[in-house]
Amino acid sequence: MLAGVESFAQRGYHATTTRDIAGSAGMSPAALYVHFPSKAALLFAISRSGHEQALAVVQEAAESTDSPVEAMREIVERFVAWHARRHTVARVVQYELGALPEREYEIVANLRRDIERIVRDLVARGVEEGAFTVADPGTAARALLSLGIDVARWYSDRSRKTPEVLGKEYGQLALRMLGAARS
Amino acid sequence: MLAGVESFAQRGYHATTTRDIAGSAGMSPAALYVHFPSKAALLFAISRSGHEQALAVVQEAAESTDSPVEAMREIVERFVAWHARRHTVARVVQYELGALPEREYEIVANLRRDIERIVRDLVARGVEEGAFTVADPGTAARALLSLGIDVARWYSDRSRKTPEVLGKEYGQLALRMLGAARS
DNA sequence: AGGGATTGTAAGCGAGCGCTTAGCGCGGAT
DNA sequence: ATCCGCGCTAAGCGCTCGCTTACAATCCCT
Repeated sequence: MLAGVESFAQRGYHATTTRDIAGSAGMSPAALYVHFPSKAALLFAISRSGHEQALAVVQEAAESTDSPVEAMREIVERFVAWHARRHTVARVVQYELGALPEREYEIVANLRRDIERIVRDLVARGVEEGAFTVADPGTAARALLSLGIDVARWYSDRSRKTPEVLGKEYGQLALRMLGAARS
Repeated sequence: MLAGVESFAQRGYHATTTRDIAGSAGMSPAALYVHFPSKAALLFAISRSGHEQALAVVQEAAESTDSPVEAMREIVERFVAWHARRHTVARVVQYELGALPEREYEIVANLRRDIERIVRDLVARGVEEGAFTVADPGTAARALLSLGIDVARWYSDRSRKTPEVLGKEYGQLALRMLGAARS
């Protein structure tokens, strides 16, 4: 699986051959089929596990406090840091979705909807409580998630900032974006 | 080229066959090779043209006014609207970079650096003039660009908001993110 | 009207793809 | 001591890929 993550993240699913993965794992191509019935099944295993991790990160952050402002800060900080720290997995999670077979796609699409719902609901609650000021909670939630997701596209091990520092900075930017009072 | 954009945007470069493109253009596979020496050359033609358009959008927006705040509003509005309106081209531009041969990649990478530089310099100038308040102009510029780029990933023709409306909303969010006085 | 350039087609080549088959070595339960 | 089953390899099958070749129709310029 690690070899698959590495290969898919670097070259993309369709540009990766089963021989690439096997070679990167120090095995023969046939060895893959002992563990996964197909190349697509390997992608699904990686993608589902990655999505479950991302969802867990967001869920725990959302439940860490009652204050919408602090909860949102935690979500953005951890979500961004996760995309930076685990940027190889995150790249597969965020950008190889389209390569999944339909049934498998539906499963991870549900996990993605869960993530979006948590963020959208928290923005909406913050607006109701007067903590945030945004025109459209849906658009704001989209923008917040975009900030995190796009980190997977450009972050590399040679980036100067640590995932945690980047998370803190993005957390600040996000709260200001939401018009949070005194952030 | 249009058939190529459509195919690459929908399935990704590596998952697209020359027969797909030819079929979508109502031609035989061999007809492609009258116009482009290879599938990669077609991708490059699309990618370069798309990057040049995006750069032009940002450049014109940046030069439209002397005020950093208003210039940044124009940049984000137009950059976001472009990614929504031309989301098929934008998808190829933003997410099929890695499929380009090295020499061709360098050329579009330079166009991308131009775009980033304009945004980064404008953030820096705004900070100097006291119009913006951000900890790190580089990070802020990254975040601003991420907002626009990620639109290409999720925007579809069935989205409820028009590209222009979406641009206006993102423009507001962006200015608040930058701590712009009175936005 | 003639003729080269342009734009297309039908057919198919060599290579590399995902995946299968047949069989081997070895750790652990009996 | 035996032997089963798991994890693996070598070899290769059938297919589709990007691209080429040989040739035909059409356009435009004189």
